[in-house]
Amino acid sequence: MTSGRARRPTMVDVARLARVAVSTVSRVVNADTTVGPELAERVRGAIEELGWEADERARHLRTGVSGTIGAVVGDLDSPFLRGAERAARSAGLMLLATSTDLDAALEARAVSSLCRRRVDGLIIEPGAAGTGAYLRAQMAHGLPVAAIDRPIPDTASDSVVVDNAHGIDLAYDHLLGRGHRYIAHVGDTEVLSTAAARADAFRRRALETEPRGVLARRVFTGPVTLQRVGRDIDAALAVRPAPTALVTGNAATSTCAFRHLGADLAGLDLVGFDDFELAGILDPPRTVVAQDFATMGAAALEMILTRMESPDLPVRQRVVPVRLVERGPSVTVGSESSSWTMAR
Amino acid sequence: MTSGRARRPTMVDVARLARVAVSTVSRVVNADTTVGPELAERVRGAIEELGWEADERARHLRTGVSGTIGAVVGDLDSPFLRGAERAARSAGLMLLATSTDLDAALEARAVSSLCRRRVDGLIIEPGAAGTGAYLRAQMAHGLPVAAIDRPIPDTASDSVVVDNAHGIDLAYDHLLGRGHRYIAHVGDTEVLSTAAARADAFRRRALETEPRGVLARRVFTGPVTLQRVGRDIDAALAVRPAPTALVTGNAATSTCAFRHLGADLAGLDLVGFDDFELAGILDPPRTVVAQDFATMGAAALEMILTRMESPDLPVRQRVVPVRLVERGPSVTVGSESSSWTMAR
DNA sequence: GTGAAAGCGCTAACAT
DNA sequence: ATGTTAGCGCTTTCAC
Repeated sequence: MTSGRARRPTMVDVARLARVAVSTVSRVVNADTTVGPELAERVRGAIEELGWEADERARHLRTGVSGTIGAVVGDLDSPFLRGAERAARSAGLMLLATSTDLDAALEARAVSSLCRRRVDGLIIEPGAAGTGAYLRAQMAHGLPVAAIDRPIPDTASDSVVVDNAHGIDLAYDHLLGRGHRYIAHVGDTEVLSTAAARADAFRRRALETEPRGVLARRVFTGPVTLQRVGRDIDAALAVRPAPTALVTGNAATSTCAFRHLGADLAGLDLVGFDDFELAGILDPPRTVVAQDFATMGAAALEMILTRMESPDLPVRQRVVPVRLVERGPSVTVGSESSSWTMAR
Repeated sequence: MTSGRARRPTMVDVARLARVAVSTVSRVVNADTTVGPELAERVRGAIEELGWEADERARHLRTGVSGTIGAVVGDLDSPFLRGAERAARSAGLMLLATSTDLDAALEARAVSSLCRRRVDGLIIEPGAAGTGAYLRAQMAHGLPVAAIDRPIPDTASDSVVVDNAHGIDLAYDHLLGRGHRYIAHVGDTEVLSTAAARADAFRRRALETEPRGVLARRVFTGPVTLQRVGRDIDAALAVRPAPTALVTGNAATSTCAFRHLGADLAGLDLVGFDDFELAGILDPPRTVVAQDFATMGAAALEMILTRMESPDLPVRQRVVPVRLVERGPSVTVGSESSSWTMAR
């Protein structure tokens, strides 16, 4: 038991101990069948004895890959990452995730960092400004890129998105079904194409029953801060005829609504994009439009894998369906029990 | 504008175009001051013209680092990652995060993957079983390891933890102050040392006023599933004298409690470990013991950096304070407005 | 079936 | 101040 800082053994050490050439060691660890059984055993013994583990940096450099998929997301708690990581792992890849706060400068730096590490593919949740030109250059070098949640502005890459318009339709129809006549929408900044699509879909529905002139006072979008969302909710409620229900554009917006008005939303009905953990226990329980984040993450990774082996495929867009998770007095409590699993 | 899959330029290409030696290119990109201004300019021009970007794999192989810190966490949404990533970025490092579901086999695989990539350091949120022996071998090779949230079983590594006992004291005292006499505890499985520490601290407090015999019916721990937590809450409430308040061991347990009993917890008072986004809007608003996750993540990374330059420092443990976030009818609403910022 | 040797794209001596 | 050269630890021809 030598203590202190021992040099890590290399393949050469293994070869020497096993009295074979390094190429033989390499063949053994790569399961090359042409190695004789006795040598293979000697090599395995030496590996065991030295506790040798391959240096992936060297392997990657030599083979021209990195065994890594880069993920560029707004925040490390981005729900897409779980599915992507799982899919990456089953493909023998690791996920190198970096967050950008959806800031253009950080995003550019993050993408460049990942490219310098020669990631084998890139999943990107694009911010508003976009890293378009640079990314296109990388794609020309053969980098598979999959946008997630929304396409990369001005860039033709694979992408996985949800059916935003359908989600709004589900929410809108649900509220109509509950008898609401005047409904308002509060969403994220329309610089994000997702938010824009949702707001637009809402406007289209509102026009079915309301005059065009009132639209600007039914739809409020902007950066999601408690202050701005609160102000816009107040503004929406001040409009006559007053809205009796709200459609929120994403989880963060819903949260702001609750924090601004309280858990009961002062009696307002609300259906939001994105499920949240306590939606079922609020009074009343809240119906939501749920995205399948796990599937989206996995789909993004799958698109990258596909493009790795078929680089010349036409650009694909995968639309993952959303679904309405109905909750409320009229719905049996049991129906929601599978929609959330406990993390730790 | 050549299209198709162009080979990425290398440093040799840059050198050739600039009519200098590769070492000169290397010096320029590494800001070596000894390069003459005219050559430096030629090199920069060539880099620009070719759109060359260094291959970090090669650089890392040569310099013996990886520019990467591994993070092994139970789930990718682990709140520690944000702080750790931020700190890593300002140190010029990237964070390679892998999730384990706190499963021993996955944890072992994850750690080994990261070691084969020769990460410069490892942050690990240890599962129950522990990867002790293997990790000790890696540490002998000089790998800086920082455990986060709880120490690695049987392994003397740096660690950053919270003051679990003090957190329980804060919760307990708060409830005593509100007039509660009988209080129960529901927590995570005591295989996790954090959960064990919290349960033990609770037992110590309960013993101040209750007979030892009743302890087993005041403290319930186990895996956090809605079913088990629900069952244990029911069991706790069936004990006479009946508890009028609950201390929950972590966010997941609190969530289960709400989902089992409803938002009002059937009138029960509750203080939980970990803040959660809607704690303030529930009726009544819920007081919590908040951990400073960002600080913990940053502290773990800082311990690694410290050990990188002073490998022989004695093992350190950093205890990050917890704080009671009081919420309730008697507290002005404004006081909580800074405790949650909106993500996205 | 096995070994010797040439790289992968960089950095760091060591020359000059 | 600049160039030449020997690696980092692997994989992969190419010989035998």
